[in-house]
Amino acid sequence: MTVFAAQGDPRRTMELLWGVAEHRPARKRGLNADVIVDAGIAIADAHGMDAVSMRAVGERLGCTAMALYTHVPGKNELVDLMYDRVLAEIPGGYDLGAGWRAAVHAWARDQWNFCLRHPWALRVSQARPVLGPNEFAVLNTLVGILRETGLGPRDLRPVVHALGNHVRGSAATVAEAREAPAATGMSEDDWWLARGEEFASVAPDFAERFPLVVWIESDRDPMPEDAGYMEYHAEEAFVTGIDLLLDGVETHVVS
Amino acid sequence: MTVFAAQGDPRRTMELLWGVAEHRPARKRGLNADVIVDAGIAIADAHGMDAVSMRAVGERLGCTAMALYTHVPGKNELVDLMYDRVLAEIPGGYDLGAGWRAAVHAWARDQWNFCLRHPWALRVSQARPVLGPNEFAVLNTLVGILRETGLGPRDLRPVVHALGNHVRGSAATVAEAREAPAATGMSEDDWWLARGEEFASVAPDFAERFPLVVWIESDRDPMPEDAGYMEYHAEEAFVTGIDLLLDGVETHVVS
DNA sequence: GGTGACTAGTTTACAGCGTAAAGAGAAGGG
DNA sequence: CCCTTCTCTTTACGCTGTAAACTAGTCACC
Repeated sequence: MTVFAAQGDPRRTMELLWGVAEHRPARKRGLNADVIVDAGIAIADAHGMDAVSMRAVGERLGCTAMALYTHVPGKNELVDLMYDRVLAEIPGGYDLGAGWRAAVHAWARDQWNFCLRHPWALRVSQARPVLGPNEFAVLNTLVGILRETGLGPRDLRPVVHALGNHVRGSAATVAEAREAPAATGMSEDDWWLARGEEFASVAPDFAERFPLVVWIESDRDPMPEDAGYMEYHAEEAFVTGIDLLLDGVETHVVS
Repeated sequence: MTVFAAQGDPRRTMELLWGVAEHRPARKRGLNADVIVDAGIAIADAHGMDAVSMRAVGERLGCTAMALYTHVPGKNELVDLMYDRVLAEIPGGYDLGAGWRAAVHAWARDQWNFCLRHPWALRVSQARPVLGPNEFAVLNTLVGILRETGLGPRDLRPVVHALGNHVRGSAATVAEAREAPAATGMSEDDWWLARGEEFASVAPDFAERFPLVVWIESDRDPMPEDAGYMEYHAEEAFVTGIDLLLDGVETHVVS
C-alpha cells in the first residue's frame, strides 16, 4: 500500500502534527496520540510497514484496534505522524567549514542512514507531503548547505529534487533487499542462486542477446564476503552518484 | 504493498517470463497466462495497482479468482509478468547522430512517458529484479547510448543507477499525485486548499522558522493554469535534473 | 448526593484481500 | 467404456481498515 497523506479531517491531523492539539490532560487513561505513534514506529522499525496494522498497534498497547481511533483519525494519519516523528532524528546543522560539497556528502550520509534505520519511511508518498514541521526542517537544512554554492532558487530547486531522488532511490533498493527475505521466506543468496540456475537454462543465449549488459557488469572489484549483493552495489552507486550530481552542480557554479 | 519478485516455483516463473513454457495448446478453454497478464495490465492501467486483485482479474475474464492459479503461480508472479510485458513498449534503438546527450534525453523522455502510462510499474521492487527479457533489453539500450561517452563500466554503472533513480523518483511523484485523488476522494486543488488553510492557522510563524524553505520556493515562473501543482514542478525538476547529471558525466569525459 | 452529559474503550460486523483444499465436470487415450 | 488428467468452481481461513452500537467510568451541576 502506498500511503497517502491524510485525507480525513485535515484540521485535526495538522494540529497533531504541529503539536497544537489541545492536550487533554484530564481523564487520561494512559492512551494518547504520542504513545500510539511510538508503538507504530516500534513495530515498523522491527517488522516493516506491512506489519503496522491497527490491531498490531493496539495489541502492543494492550487495547483493541478501535481504541486508537479515539486519539488518531485513522491509519493514514497515524503513518503521517510516525513519519514526521522520526524525521526529527535528522540533524539540523552542518559544518560548512570544509565547503558545501563535504556538507552535502554528510547530509546525504545522514539521510541514507535514516532511510535504512526506518525503511518504511520510504513508503510515504512524496506527492502529497505530510506537511509536518520536521519535513520542512530537513528541507531548510539542505537549502542552507546548497546556498553556499552561490546559486539561486531556480538553479537549486532541481538539485534538491535530484539529491532527494537519488538518496531515496538508492536507499529503497537496499531497504527492499532487506525486507525481501522476510517477505518471501528466502535469503538473498538463496534467491539469487535459485534464480541464477533457472536463468542459465531458460536464456542460454544471454551473452549474445544482451552483450552490453554483460559489458557494464564487468570489471568489478571483488566484493567483501559478508556483504549482500544488492546492498553492497547500491551503496557504492549511491556515493558515486552523489559525486556525479555535485560535479554537475559545480559546472554551474564556476560559470 | 511493495511487490517482490516471485518466490514460489522460480522455474515456472522464469519459463513464463522467457516464453519457453511448453505451450499447452490442447484442451484450452480460453484461459491462459497471456490473457490473464493482459487483463491485469488493463486493470492496473485503468484503476491502479491497488485495483489489481485476483478476484478483479478473474471477473474481467469471466471466471473465478482461483481459476487463475492454474495458469499463473500467484499474484506476485502475475505482477512480474505484467511488468515485463509492458517493458516491451520501451523502444530499443536511439539515434546517436546528435550525440549521446541528446540520446540520453530521448531515452529519459521515453522512460518518463512509460512510467506515467503504467504508474503501477513503479511499485515493482528493484531489489529483486524480475529478470525478464525486457528488463535486460532496456538496460542494454541505455548502456549502448552511454558507451558513446567513451567511459568504462566502472564509471558508467553509477550513471545508470543515478539516471534510473532520477527518472523513477520524479515519475513516482507525478504518478502518486495522479493516484491520490482517487485514493483520498479529494482533488489536488481541494487538497492543497484544505491543507493550506489549516497550515496558516497552525504554523503562523512559518516564515521565521523556515526562512530557507521560503527562499527556495521563491522566484518561480507563473504556472500554466491547467497544470497540476506537483505534476508541473516535478516534470520541470525531472528535465533539469537529467541535465545536471549529464553535466556531471561530461566532467569525467573531458578528463 | 443524585443525575445527566461526556468520554474512553470494547464488541460486533462488513467488505475486501491472497490462497489452501476439495470437489465438479469435461476431454482424451487405452 | 472407463480411467486418468486437466480446468475451473466452491468453500473456507485468517488477515486488513473502520463504521456502528454498546458499556463503563468520570465530571459538572442542581
